[in-house]
Amino acid sequence: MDSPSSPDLDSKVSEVKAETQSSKRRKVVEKTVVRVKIGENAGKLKSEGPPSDFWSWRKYGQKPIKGSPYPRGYYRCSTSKGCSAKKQVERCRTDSSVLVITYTSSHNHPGPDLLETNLCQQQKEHQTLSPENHPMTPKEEEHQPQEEQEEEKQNQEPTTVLAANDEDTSDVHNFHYLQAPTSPPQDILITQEHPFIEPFMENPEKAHDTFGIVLDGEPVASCPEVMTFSSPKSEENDFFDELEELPTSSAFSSFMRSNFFDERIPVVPS
DNA sequence: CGCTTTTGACCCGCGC
DNA sequence: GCGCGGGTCAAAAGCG
Repeated sequence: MDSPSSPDLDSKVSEVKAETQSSKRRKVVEKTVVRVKIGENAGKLKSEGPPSDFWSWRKYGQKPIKGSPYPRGYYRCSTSKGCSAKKQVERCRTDSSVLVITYTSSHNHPGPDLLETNLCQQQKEHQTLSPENHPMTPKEEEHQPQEEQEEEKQNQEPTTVLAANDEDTSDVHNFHYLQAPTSPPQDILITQEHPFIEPFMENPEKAHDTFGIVLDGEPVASCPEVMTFSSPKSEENDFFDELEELPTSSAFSSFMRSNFFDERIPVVPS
């Protein structure tokens, strides 16, 4: 373990980036599926503790899902009024200890300062690499995911899949181990997948600018800023213990970054 | 007082 | 055309 601060927790985040069309009126929206392995805490979590990034989410609905003993919660970003970011939180029916968070759309706003700070830091370090520092686009609903940086990732980091026996898992292509400096009591597994891997091959550099920082093995460790906003371990435990929306966990920072990454995705209007 | 959560109803798309 | 399932909206209640 490289993470000097996460000795008691192995965070495995599985993020599946998929371009799916909601059965609803939404045509093709970018969906990012994040699998969070909440091992022992699974029982402690009152519900599917959505590993919120640094945004505020407001629950606007919950529905029982066919075939799943667990209901699915629908959250909407309350950080900004005009933000169309949404996320669905549900438990893996096969693994109650695995949370499946599906992010739909992206935030059209920068978010909390912590976030900005963090982002700023990243940009500083890679500003030269990413000419397109646009924070995000106001209409990511029509975005077409084309981030395959993961591909190279998987090459260098063959990771283990823990919750890869799910229904959607079939789509999962890559897995990455995320190690948080302040290890939250959850095992987070991020998997990224692209159903439609297009020839959009982004610049590898850009990929590095986004995910690279996070999943390159030394995620937050190299980002002092991240550590800065990482609350004491004991507190984090409490966070997870009683809630799921407290934006202050390094592990979440990964999520956060994932989101960043999402938002920074250059819109490709096919 | 304002915001978030909860719950039921309604609407829409898809499959049969 | 009908039924099913999923997603969203709206009203009410609770909490800070």
